[in-house]
Amino acid sequence: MAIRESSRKRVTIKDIARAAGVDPSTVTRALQGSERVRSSTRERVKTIAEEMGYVPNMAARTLVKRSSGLIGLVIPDMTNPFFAALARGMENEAAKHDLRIVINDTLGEEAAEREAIRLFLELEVDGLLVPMARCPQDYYEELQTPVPVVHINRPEARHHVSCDRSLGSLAIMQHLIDLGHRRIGFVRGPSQPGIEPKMQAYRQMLDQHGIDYEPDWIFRFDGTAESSAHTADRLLALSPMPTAVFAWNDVSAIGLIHALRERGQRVPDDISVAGHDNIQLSGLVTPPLTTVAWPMYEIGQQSVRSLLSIARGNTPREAAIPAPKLIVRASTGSPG
Amino acid sequence: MAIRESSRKRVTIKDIARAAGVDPSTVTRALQGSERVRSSTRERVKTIAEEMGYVPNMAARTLVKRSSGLIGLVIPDMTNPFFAALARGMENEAAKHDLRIVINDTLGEEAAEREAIRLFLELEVDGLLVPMARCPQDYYEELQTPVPVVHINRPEARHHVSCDRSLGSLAIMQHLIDLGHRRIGFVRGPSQPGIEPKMQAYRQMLDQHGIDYEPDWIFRFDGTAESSAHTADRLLALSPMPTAVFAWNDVSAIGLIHALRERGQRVPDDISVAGHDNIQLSGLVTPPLTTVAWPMYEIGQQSVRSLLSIARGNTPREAAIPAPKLIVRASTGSPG
DNA sequence: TCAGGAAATACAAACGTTTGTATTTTGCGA
DNA sequence: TCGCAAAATACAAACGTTTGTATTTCCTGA
Repeated sequence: MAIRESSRKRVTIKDIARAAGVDPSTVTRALQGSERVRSSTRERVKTIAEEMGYVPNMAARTLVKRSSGLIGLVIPDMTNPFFAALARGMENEAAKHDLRIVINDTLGEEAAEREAIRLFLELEVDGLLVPMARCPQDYYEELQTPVPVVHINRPEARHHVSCDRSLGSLAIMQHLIDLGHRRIGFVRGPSQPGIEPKMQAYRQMLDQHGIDYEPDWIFRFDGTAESSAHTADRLLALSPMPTAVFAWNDVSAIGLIHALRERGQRVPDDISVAGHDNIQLSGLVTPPLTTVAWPMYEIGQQSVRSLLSIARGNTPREAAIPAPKLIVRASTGSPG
Repeated sequence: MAIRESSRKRVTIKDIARAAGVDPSTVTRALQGSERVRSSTRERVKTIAEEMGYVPNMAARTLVKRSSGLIGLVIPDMTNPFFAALARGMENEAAKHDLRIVINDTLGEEAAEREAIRLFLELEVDGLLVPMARCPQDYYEELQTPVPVVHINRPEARHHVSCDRSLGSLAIMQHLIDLGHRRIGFVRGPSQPGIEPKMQAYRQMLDQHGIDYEPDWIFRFDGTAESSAHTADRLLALSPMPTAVFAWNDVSAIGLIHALRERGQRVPDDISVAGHDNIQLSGLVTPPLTTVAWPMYEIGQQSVRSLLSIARGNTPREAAIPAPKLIVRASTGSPG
């Protein structure tokens, strides 16, 4: 159901033309700063437009130019600071090219993601940015969008900017192993795209150091305090107990630390815990969390650059994404 | 700089018309499910459109209907889970009315906010939703938008949905006072719209219980670990020390707790700390945080409803916003 | 003073829909 | 079978820009 029309009529280029005593085409050109119109006319038109409070009608412009100057960003979960930083990097880079970012949140639901894509296509966006898509890759292949799509963190996609997420996990695992840990647990979240590389890196590092992989050392966390508690209980029931835990994200790490401390464990003296993401709070909790930070802002910028070069028909050169940064704080230490 | 045109031409209503052997006007009506076209034709057109992969051109539609079916949401800070919940409530309610939400993040900057408003106006949105606007109210008054604007948490605005934020603070203060605290500090953040009511409620409750207001009991937090540390140091230097602290948001509360514990203080035995917002982590830290939760999702829904009724020319009935909920966890207790 | 060309401006068509009105088709009763 | 109203469809204009082309205006040099 549409909302009723606006009350006061908007001023159009024609109104300006009439007021300035020129043709509408001259007005557009003046407003665009075209050299084709005399500078005096140009200025006059501009001030008149300003005075009259002219707001360009994007629908009309998009219609004729067949390009909206918009880039659609499909975000799975706004809550995740990860995506916020990503979005900012994108906005920053887009602004440099006179493009704007429009965001649609999908709550991580596949149906909502398709809806978002559809909306953006209707809006005639100039490109699509899709971090951690929920829809299977096949969907995008078949879609045949008339505009370029750049995926973030989907290496199997035709165009993508991806951080090799195993790198972060490798760094964390290396850190723990360097500290002398050999029995290292892993807290995983719900099955989300992106969890697999982390798991693999975990196992790979165990392998490399001749440590047997124990299915018992894998725990699931669903975001609740109960879940943290349950993980801690299971952890304490193991013997020998792991001396360190790598949690797939900071929230789960912080939750686990709390549950462990509640049960009398000292972190890191009795058990080390490391996270992943470096959220704002990870430096503010007790103990401050060892974690790994991704340059999401840069990745956001890079994906817009890729989008643009694809749009220009070039194959985007391989993205130079800075490596993740290990941030060692007080939640990890040598095994007691 | 615009991106070059799409490679494959998009299917238009005319193409469908040609394929179906009818007039374009019949196609639109068929697609809209109008009764004016025979049901057999309607179905035929619809399947043809489907087969041809028709995607409506919103620019064209918006141009003639003078309404885009979009609602612009100007978000100051995507990172804040508060706004995420708000946005979801809005999306949910908007979907019921066949409207879609488009988001623009402003990083809390005034200039970006104006830019966002401008973008949305160009996009010919049907309404504007502005939570915690940065731009002064005057700006919006003068703006004279052709579409309704609903502010969230700006009681001085003409149309707004606001939770009386003093209510949450009152609840927290009441809780602390009920526990027996008389010396209560306050941690405030940067000067943001919304901080004032909390401060006022703080002072009001002190007043009501005959407690003198001490400027020394007000601390500033800027989001960094150093800031937490500094606050803790100042707190410990006071004598007598406050027995409780009310922090304006959970992040600052959690940061402060960490700094206090680092300095050997026990929370809540030596000092109680309460927050505000109930972020996901507040139940997962040590100790779990006493805080207050706002029904942001409902507020989001309500603001879309208000927007719609304004658009229809009605004065929106006073919003029935559920009250905030005090969540008592382990970070507060009676003074030792 | 005038031709000629460049500069400035005007004209007109187009973009893809929607929608009010005109026209055609259909079905029905007499 | 015909006439008539209703149903179905076609026609055409409009939305506000942009842009290629045509026209006018201006200036320069002979």
